[in-house]
Amino acid sequence: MAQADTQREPPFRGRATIRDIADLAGVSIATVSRVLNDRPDVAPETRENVLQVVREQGFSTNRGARGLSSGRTGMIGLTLPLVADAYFGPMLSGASEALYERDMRIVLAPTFHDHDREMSLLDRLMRGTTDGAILMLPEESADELRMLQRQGFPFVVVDPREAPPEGIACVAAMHASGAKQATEHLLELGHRRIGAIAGAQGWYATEERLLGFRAALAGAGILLDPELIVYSDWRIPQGTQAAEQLLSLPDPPTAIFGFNDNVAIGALHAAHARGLSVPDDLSVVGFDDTEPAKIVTPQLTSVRQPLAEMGRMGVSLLVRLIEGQRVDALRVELATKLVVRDSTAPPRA
Amino acid sequence: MAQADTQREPPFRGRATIRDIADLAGVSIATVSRVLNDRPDVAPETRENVLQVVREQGFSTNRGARGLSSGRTGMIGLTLPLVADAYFGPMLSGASEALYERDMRIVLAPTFHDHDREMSLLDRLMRGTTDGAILMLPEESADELRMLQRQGFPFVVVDPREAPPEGIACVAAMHASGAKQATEHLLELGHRRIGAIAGAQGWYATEERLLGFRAALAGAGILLDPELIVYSDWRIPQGTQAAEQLLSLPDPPTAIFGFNDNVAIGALHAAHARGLSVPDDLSVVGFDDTEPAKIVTPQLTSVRQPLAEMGRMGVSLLVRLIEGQRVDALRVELATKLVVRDSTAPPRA
DNA sequence: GGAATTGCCGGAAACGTTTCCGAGTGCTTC
DNA sequence: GAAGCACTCGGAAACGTTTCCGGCAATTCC
Repeated sequence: MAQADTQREPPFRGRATIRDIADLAGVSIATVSRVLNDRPDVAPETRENVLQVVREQGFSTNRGARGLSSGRTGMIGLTLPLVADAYFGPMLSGASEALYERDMRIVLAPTFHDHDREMSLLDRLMRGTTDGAILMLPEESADELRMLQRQGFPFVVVDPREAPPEGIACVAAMHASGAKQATEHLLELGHRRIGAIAGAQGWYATEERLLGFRAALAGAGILLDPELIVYSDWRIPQGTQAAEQLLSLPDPPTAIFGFNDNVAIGALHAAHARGLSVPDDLSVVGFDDTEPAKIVTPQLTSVRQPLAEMGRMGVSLLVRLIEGQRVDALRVELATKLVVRDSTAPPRA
Repeated sequence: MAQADTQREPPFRGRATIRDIADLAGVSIATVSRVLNDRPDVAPETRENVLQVVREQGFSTNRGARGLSSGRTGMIGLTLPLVADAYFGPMLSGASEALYERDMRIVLAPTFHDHDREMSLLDRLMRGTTDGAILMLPEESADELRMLQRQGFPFVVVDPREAPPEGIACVAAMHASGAKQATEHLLELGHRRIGAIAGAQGWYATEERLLGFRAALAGAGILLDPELIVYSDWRIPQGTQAAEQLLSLPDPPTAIFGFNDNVAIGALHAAHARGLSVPDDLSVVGFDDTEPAKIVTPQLTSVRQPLAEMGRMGVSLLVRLIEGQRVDALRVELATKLVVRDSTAPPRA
């Protein structure tokens, strides 16, 4: 049916342009442009006629040309450290879905953790090609971000690495609240000595989650043993290593709170290697609730971050920014929620 | 240093254009264009002078305009079913890396498995915006692909769903060989009753892997019990279900070969639920060797598919297609290789 | 019944590039 | 010493849109 015979002449070489459509429909290109963009000032009959020809010819407007002419390309740039990742994947997915609904497209720019100038280089390249950008876990400092902003390029940062600077659109998760929930869950189960495998030092997520962890402990009247906190690089091997360090303590913890799923899974491996049973001998909680949390055995209790929703929300903010609408809430925080699975239980008596 | 003072006037409103650069450098825009595109016919001195101004102004050429004028946008479209996925992630990653090296960009178009027209709609939209496309596991039939090709749009399919049609650029993995290796590994360990959790029926990958599976069995003089093959939708829950079915057989298999990691992990779960120990009571092999294979306990023996390399190779083919170079090998198959981990062992005596 | 308004539409100038064509140098060559 | 060539460069026409501005009809208003 897509191949239905074209009623009118099927002429012109190559791809149809707005000019061809105009000729075929017997109107001017201005009119065609108007119907294509749902502008007023077109008679219903004319509009329908043009649309008919458009359908027949399978025409779609050249976005490059539109971008040149109107200044709006309908594409937005998206940078992130990694694309093949259980954490960034859902964010990207959420963003691309939201963009798709708006008939916009994503120009992907993975930075592969090239701290130096990768990022600034990338979005420099992007200007003129995109209408704005979403920066996921940007490498850039607050100063650099502010500079970008001063140049009038619309962007929003999703999941900031540092504390998000004032006046920059930003979506994050409620780290502290999530960490508090997780810790309280462990507390309620009866754990008193709880180890934490934190993330990288200085990161916003690390600091905030530490805050929540401490708050919960304080609420239970427990004072924190500094030995029970060890930092990591967020990755599995360091999680394993950190857990080993924790479990080698003279008075080892009965539960471990990993600041993301990776390090929690690392802890699972460490326990397994020691012949410790989870959750009987050791409880483990993760953070993020990424896909791996569900496939690991035992399934991991974890704090759910609405990753896809963060991507969508980023798009939502960005679009409003681009359209010049006033955005009242430049900074949005999405709720986190503990998901209890099989890796947590009361401590052994 | 990126902020070094601009020696010359820092004029013009907004973003610098090639016109501004030309004025600043005291040459014509044609000359600027030539140096920007590394064309000959520019005096070394002039070239250096222009480059200097370009650097000072942080100029980068407007890709939209370039696309309009030259017909080459430097962007390529990439469609895939899912972006947040352990299987497609690495492919996407490899492709984006390869594109980055060529100073090209990816326009992402996830189809979210919308079989109907999503795809055709998407790349229709892409024309005029992109120079070509990479189709990962396309929903489209061979006929539709051929039609696309006839329209002169360069594209390559990576990981075809059906047997790849003649004359279409395509990169795949050596499914049969990998499946044969996996099965032989099990046979060498002494297994004689081996169950298979196949993928979706009719898929290229499924059929090819079945071929390898059968070949290995035949090589060992074992004739296949049809009960030992059950199809799935490639996903974990159906893997679990299929494994349960297999393990409930009067004479259950001592090893299970999952046609991807998902269903193998599903089998792991089923074994765990039955109190069966892997690999002591049951050996399990997966396929793809995605990230989850490494984090699951026990770590999964799996057939490695060079996912990222497939993405890169796709780009390589596509670029040659776009540049109109003759590509001799339109169809490339990448080797697979068994990675032995902890989920396989000799059967219990 | 003329003037003002409204509804539709076309002409044409942008938008920022690339590229073809030709022109001006300064050298070689016979 | 004129002709030819190689090397550089600039002018200008595209590329496919959007959008401003103005024009013509048909309607409405006093």
